[in-house]
Amino acid sequence: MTGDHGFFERVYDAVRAIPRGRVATYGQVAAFVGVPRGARAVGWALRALGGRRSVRVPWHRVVNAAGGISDRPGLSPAVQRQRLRAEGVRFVGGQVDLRRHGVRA
DNA sequence: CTTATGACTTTCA
DNA sequence: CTGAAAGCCATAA
Repeated sequence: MTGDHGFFERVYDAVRAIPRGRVATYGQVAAFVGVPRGARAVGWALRALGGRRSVRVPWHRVVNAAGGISDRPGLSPAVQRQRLRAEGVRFVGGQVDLRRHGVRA
């Protein structure tokens, strides 16, 4: 129990704060943790998860600014798409309607 | 300290 | 709409 809240934990906490059936962009999560321009750093933190189920983080609720799923090594985007669809997220043109499911301030 | 990489974003042609 | 380039942040070597 560390108590040390680093950048990674902040990102995980922000992602955990995303309500079910809704999605947030990397930029939104970055801004939530205090780094509006740290979208790439957010992806870095999520990549560090590496399938760590011990840390329950709804990483599948995080999408890019276009509302689409970014390509990543080792995992197919179809997985995330199916997970989001299972939560009630509607896909249009292979992308998510951020105006409908995008997290709002 | 410098260089390189990456689940990003925005702008220009 | 598609493609290329630069910008920004965190980590590793």
